[in-house]
Amino acid sequence: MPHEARPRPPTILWFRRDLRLANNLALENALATGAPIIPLYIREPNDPHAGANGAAQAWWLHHSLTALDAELRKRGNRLLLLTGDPCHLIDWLAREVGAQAVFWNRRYDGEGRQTDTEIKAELRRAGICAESSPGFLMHDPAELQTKQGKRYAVYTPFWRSFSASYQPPSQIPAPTSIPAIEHGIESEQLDHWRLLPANPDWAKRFADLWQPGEAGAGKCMAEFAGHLSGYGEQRDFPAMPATSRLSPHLAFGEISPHAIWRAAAETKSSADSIERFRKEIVWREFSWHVYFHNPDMAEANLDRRFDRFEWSNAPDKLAAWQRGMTGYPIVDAGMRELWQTGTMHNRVRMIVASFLIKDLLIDWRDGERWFRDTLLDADRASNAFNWQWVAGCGADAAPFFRIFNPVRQGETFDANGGYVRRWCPELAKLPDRYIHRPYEAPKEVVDEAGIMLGQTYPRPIVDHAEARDTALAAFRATRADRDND
DNA sequence: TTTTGAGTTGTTCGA
DNA sequence: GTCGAACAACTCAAA
Repeated sequence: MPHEARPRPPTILWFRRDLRLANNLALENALATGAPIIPLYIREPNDPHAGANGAAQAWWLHHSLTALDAELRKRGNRLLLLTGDPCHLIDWLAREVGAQAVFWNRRYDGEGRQTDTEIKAELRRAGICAESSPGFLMHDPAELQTKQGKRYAVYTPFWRSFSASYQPPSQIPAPTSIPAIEHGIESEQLDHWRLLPANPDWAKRFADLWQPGEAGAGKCMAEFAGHLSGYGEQRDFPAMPATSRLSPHLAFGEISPHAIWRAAAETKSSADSIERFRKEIVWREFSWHVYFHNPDMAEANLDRRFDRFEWSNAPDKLAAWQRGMTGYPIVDAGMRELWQTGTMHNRVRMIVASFLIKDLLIDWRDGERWFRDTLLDADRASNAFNWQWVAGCGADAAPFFRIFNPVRQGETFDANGGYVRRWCPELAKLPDRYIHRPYEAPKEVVDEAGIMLGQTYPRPIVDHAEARDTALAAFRATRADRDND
């Protein structure tokens, strides 16, 4: 048979956390082969979230895959959904469709890297081209090193080094068409993956607040560009809409971090706002840098001296924290915002994390797990990194005596209680003076506000001043232990 | 190899 | 109300 008569062997494009068509190097490389492309998403067996980090993110993933499929269809292609062990599945699929090449964008968690290395070796043994590309991060964790050739462990030198050497790559627009092939493999139905909650549908507010997918990410970036000028001054105030809200999009790779970096400068905002925002984006890079070198970061204290710390076993208090019923309004508002919207303002994340760890003395891993399950922007590196940072056992971590006072934080960053009133409506009628400490309000003020302390709103589950002293002693003691080694 | 300067986000106390 | 110091050393990264 003459060569020309045969259909061109297809190329497999394996999507993971890079659910976009613009600035997607794996896609670019796949297109460059000139072959038809089979876009693939794999759900691993026994993974109820199909690669999402938790239940909230599974909701996002469902909609993001739907959006990606729609964009592929506009370009004459469609997404193939399959379940199986990626190594076997890709091998099988490549044989089945006669694929000559497989492309993907790199991931940086330990398990994922190991899998990818195995698959690459397996494919190459079978004579199939396998190529991975960067694009999830702006830096290569294996490449960016200190002058002594070591990994970075402190943010500021990391930032200096990164920003001094960084050159944003040129933009790659989304292709207008993506050649397809009739391969005869039937896609699974996304609905059958059951990524959306039912009974009860706790995600029903999500759709009003978020638009998963690349188009939604673009809109989000454009909207943020319009008010980035206020970022530097307003970002710490949770009642203000000053943050970018890009994090869930970034977590799924619906927008390239390079594109965000570039777009920030194009806003013509003050240099201060641009730099402060970029520094936040680079914290994500730093988290992945540290995670890359410490693949067990979500389970193990980076500072092993904390292994001896005796965390408190307090399921009732943990539950009160999770439900936003601690009796400290700023903490409760944050936990309820998280539950209802799948996100929480950055400053409030620090306040609630400090409260769990330092006021309740509950293991940071319990907080990490809860955030991972409930945050739409759950990111294995950022989440574990920041929980360890608050606990004091992480990289470049907060000192143990840095304990947030939930009342003081509330009064400083939510002075007129706008944030608390939004998420704890039962407190809405309290005057500003008591909005962050209803338990100190005179009886007539509480009555006037229609609150029954202990019934319609809880009394504080711990006394902060006492809890602070206990925490200081406990953390000091572990440090003293160490000296006796 | 040794030295040196520096380090995301806080709170409290006393002047 | 505002300010500086204390909190605790410790380790990182560069020179």
